[in-house]
Amino acid sequence: MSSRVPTIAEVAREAGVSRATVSRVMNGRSTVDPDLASRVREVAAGLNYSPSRVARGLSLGRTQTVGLLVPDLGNPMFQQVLRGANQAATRAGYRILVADSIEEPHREAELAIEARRRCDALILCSPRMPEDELAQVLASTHPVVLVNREPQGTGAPALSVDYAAGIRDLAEHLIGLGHERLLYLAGPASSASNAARVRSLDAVAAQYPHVCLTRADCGSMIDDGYRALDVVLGSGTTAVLAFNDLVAFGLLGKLNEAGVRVPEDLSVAGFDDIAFAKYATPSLTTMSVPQMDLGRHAWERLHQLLEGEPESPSLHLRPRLVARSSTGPAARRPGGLTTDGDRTPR
Amino acid sequence: MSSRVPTIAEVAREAGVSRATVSRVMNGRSTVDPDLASRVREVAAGLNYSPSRVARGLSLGRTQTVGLLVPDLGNPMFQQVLRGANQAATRAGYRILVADSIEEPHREAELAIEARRRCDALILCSPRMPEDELAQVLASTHPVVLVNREPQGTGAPALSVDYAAGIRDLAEHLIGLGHERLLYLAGPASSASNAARVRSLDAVAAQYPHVCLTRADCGSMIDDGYRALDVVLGSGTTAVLAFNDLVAFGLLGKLNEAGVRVPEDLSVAGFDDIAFAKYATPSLTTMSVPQMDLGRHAWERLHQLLEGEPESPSLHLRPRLVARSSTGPAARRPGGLTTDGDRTPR
DNA sequence: TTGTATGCGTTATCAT
DNA sequence: ATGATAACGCATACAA
Repeated sequence: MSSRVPTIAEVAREAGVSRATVSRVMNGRSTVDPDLASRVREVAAGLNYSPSRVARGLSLGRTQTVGLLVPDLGNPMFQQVLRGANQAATRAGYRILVADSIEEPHREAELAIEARRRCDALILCSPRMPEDELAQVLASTHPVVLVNREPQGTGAPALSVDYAAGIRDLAEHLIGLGHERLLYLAGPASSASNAARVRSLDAVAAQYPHVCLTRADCGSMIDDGYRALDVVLGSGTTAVLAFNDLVAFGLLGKLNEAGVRVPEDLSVAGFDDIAFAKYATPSLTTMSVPQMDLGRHAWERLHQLLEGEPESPSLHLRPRLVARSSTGPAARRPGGLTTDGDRTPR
Repeated sequence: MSSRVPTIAEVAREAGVSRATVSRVMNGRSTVDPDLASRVREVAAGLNYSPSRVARGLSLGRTQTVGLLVPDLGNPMFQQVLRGANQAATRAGYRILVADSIEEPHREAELAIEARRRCDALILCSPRMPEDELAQVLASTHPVVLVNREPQGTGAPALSVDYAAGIRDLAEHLIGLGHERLLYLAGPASSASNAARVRSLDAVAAQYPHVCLTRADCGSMIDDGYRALDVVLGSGTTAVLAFNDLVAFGLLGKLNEAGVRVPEDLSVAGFDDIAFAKYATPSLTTMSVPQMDLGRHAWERLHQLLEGEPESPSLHLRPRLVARSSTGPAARRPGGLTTDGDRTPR
């Protein structure tokens, strides 16, 4: 039942030529007699022949496949990066093999290396593994491009979102609205972009002595935001910067349920500008990160490497503030919601 | 610079054995002397050797890779199916190659066939291509499992969501709440699951003579729902069943902006129960579809085929009603919002 | 322009 | 238990 797949040899025999000629025809080599070529093409079509990708891969030393490692396929950020990279790669005749470490950093190295064995190159997206491990992986998987992580001096092309500038812009947006007590809901400790944001916010705090900028560990998922209500209300802040839109979204949902008005009582901002942000209630102020572009650029960098082109410098995409309805002027009452007493958690 | 990858021959030479022995050791064949085996393993480790996946694929006739075709990687439904399938496949040592037809049905056949050339098997998820084309693809890509599409009598394993039962349950939930004028915001015409819903709703309409069930073309994206406001308000219905949560979500966002109260003025229900549904405002009533399970089951079916196990019957997953806050009792006022006059669009 | 012969890296068959 | 050798299906250097 398993339908036999014709080989180049069968086409050659049926067409009365050598396998080399068939190969030349299939690869569009112009050095072959037009009549012969068309006959070969006919036979090939009749047999429904197409060259084996695997055999071709072995012979040529390249598979036209690239691997993409992400920390979590459930995260819209990485989904979009995959989507963008896949579209660009497809246009170039490449396919993408996915590797999802499901937020287990200790699996990343093995996943990456194994994936590289099947592919011509790798895209490492927001790898969470420690620096020394990453350096080793980079050394043994070349060519590889990094997304949202520094190349540890390995010279691997890296492109990243300038989270530091982004979170600063966002904080200043809030400060400009009169907020003086801000809370940052931090993402996973292993996230490099989270670290960048924390550092940047420290700088902002130093620059604006009159604003109090606190931080609380939270996470990167919707539910982390949903569960952060008590921490948020207990913090006595008037504005919160969530690690990402997911967290902001979860928080918004819980806030709406609890009857806390946004932005009148509390301003909420996200990060990433995922598709849902615009349709949240209220529509979510966030920093727009061109996620699909990130994937597309990652592919293009990789393609350059595969084509032996000279390396181009790192690319830093700067997020853009998208001010919507979830942020507004700070409430007059200093100290935020905690002075309400009845809304204080517990 | 491109770090040389050691071959089995080098390991064999350095260990002073034949390639066959190295191969046996690497594959854990027990027929090899323990001392020799450990020496080979040492040399292999020292050289950082691991068998070439490509060469192995050619020799064995299998690549331990499966392809997954989806209509749109931007759609949470397919993202989750990919995620579920990938996790299951990874556990079994397989990898997934993605193919995204970006909602261009005419590309599906080629994408599927090309992907199959690189893989051992295929998962076709909600293919939009016409029946005859699908039949041809199925015939030439075996083994393949279908998700949310009938196997055209080809005997390919199929698993699907019972959208007919699901939409019926949802409609009856609404009818049970007293709604007598329902609107279905239809998805893409090429979607088989949309067709199933339409048929099922026709049956429901026949069964409940006192309810008026209308339909409007809409789409499958958030923005399609967002733009459906006029159609919805103009329809004079008290409850709308969206093609999926995305559409419901977009509609909800616009409804909130327009000041239409949900569910007091209008009930809105989605389909799929994506992660965001629970956190919508108001939280979205929807039919829960176990999307990751769908992907996992698809992989398991495929794995059975790959292992030569007997085919198991088609699996139909029945969605489960998740009644949240976006649906409620029908407004007293018959005819819905249009009687308001001032809210009538245009 | 076309064919012959060889290599790609591995596994499997068949000796020994 | 181990080794020589022939596939696997294709591309290419070289010869004709």
